[in-house]
Amino acid sequence: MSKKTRVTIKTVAADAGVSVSAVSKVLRNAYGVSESLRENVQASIAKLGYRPNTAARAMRGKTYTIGVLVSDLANPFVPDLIYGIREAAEGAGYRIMIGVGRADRANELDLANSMLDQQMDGLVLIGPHMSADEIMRFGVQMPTTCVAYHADEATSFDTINADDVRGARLAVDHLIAAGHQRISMVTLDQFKSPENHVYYHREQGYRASMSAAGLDQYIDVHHLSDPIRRTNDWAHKYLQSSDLPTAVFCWSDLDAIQLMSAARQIGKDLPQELSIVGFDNSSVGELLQLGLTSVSQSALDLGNVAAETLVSRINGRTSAVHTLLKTELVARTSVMTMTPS
Amino acid sequence: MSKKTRVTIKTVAADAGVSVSAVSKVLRNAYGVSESLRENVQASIAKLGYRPNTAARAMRGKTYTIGVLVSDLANPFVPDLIYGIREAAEGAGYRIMIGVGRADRANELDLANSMLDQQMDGLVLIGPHMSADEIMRFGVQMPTTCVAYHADEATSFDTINADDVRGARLAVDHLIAAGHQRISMVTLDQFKSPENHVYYHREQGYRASMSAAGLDQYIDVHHLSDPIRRTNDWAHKYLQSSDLPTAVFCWSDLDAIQLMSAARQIGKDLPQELSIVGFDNSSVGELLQLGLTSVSQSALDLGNVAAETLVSRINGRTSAVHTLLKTELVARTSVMTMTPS
DNA sequence: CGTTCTACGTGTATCGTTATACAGATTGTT
DNA sequence: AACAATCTGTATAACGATACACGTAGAACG
Repeated sequence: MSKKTRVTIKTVAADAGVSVSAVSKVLRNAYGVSESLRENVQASIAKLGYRPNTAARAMRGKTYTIGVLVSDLANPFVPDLIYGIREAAEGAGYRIMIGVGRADRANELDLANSMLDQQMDGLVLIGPHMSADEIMRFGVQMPTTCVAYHADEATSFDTINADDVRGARLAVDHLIAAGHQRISMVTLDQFKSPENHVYYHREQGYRASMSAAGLDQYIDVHHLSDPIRRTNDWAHKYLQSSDLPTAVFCWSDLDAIQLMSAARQIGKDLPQELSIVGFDNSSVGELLQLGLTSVSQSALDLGNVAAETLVSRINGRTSAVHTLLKTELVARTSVMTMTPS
Repeated sequence: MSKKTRVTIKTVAADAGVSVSAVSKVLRNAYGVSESLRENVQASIAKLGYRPNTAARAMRGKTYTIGVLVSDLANPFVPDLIYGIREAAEGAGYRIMIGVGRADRANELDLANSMLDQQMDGLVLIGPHMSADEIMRFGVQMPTTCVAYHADEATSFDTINADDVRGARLAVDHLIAAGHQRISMVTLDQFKSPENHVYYHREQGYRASMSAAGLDQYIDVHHLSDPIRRTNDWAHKYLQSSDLPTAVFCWSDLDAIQLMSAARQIGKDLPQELSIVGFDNSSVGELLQLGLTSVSQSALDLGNVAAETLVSRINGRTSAVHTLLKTELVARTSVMTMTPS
């Protein structure tokens, strides 16, 4: 751990034969340096391989670092989102640093605080489990943007979401247009402040479309508790039941894929016996070539917009922005068109 | 961004009616504080909700932060690994911070440097694309541990791996025991310094087992270039060829799953027409209920050991440690037992 | 030709924390 | 009673950068 050789701004200044302040000015592109001095200093920087110490920077200025708080890394949607955030962040001169939570409030709060302690310039929260009030308190202390979290009324932070209601309506309307009436929905358990969660909004969309088509009597929502592990067991049981609907709309591809797998496994003929639509149009879905019809929300776009929004707030915007991005139906082969009987 | 309300060590000192140094001593559990003063200060800390500024700490002491550098977030193996690292790190009082690379040398180098700049206490590299020499240079500057990267001879950093050679042998021997002879392997393109990559070691295992069984004539390795996107196309083409082997060993579940999907899609009868074994025993594989036989390397364990190893180095160990973890075959239904003809 | 600008550099206080040196109070030893 | 030893708390100098207030020199101006 030889620290003796660490190159600091002082080393550079000495090497270039100028003051520390001058080097700092060059680093920050500040006003008041001649072209020759700048070149001189930059040559020294390159020669010595100097890199400014972020920790020291953090004490007076900015860190040029954006914290990204993720609670569920296992969701295949998240990596794409992160790539999107990084892309836009780097374009604006920021790097990102990811913290992984445990999908519980306390832990997320702690992590977000720790990012505050590290003097990050801003924070992106992905599908946080905190309440809007808690996030509000954060937003006052540092620029904050949430993705996959609905809070239209929040003033101290921004939100970027896919238009989940409309996305769900696209999915359900697609099924209705294909002649389905008995359409069920699979979604997650909503323990607390459901209105913030994306799946709540998707359920609203489902209900709206069903009602609009006069299918209230067929509204049937299944709430799963464990997002990952339980779906398979549930699917097997569910598929055995005697009064299956003709179509199922799943809040996420992850569940839709498991439902499809389970159906195939017990010998169901898809999509003849059951039509399925997912949400996310995730890359895993495509990878598996299952032909899953899904609602596409571009994770890359969401990430891009989130980063841009955050940067604009870092740069001084104080009014909140709440953006909904367009969703789109990607029709594949998992939906069967009913012949009118 | 009202900074006015930020509680610092000064605020605490004032509130408790003691000096800043006294508070610092309490924070660090340093020698020279009376029980009463300690309690007094701790009360103030709790009352004010004070949290030490990590950035400021970084300038003199440690940050209690471990950087984790990931190049491919899309690989479903990575999240589990990260959870493992976090678990052990938190147990030792460290938090982790994740940086996402772009799977190219330059970008990774840059990221690792940026973690250095942030004065992190140590670094875990997951499947880095840098050369052992480059990592060696890092290891001199800060405690470094690599996961999924073989470099037995490295002195300035540690490596934690599954026993890839033995794991591959388990897989291939399993196929041989089931009566297969024409066994092919699917792996990745090895552009540079292959001996560091896990898939190179798995290929060595494959070759060793084939040779040991006198099946040299059937050795047949397919190198794919793009880990994610191309596999599907390749699989479709491959499955049409006239002289398919009876079994395929895939370097990773990700490819095995795609191969299975493609085979099903074109109507192949599995496992009768083709036996498939993967590697990783990834959760996605289980999720899809494909019955994929796979070699299990516990990502959680790997992460745990990696974090423990790193912490021990942070605490002063200077000699390098290179650990191989046990692999295990998880037999499911994707392998067909040949009846001797 | 003296005064005012402007451009360029430097000196220095400062951020929040840690670590060392030291001062004062208390206790112990002979 | 004098002196040493210990214990408790404070003052202060870093750490590596930034940002502000200046000083200086040459140019521009009337």
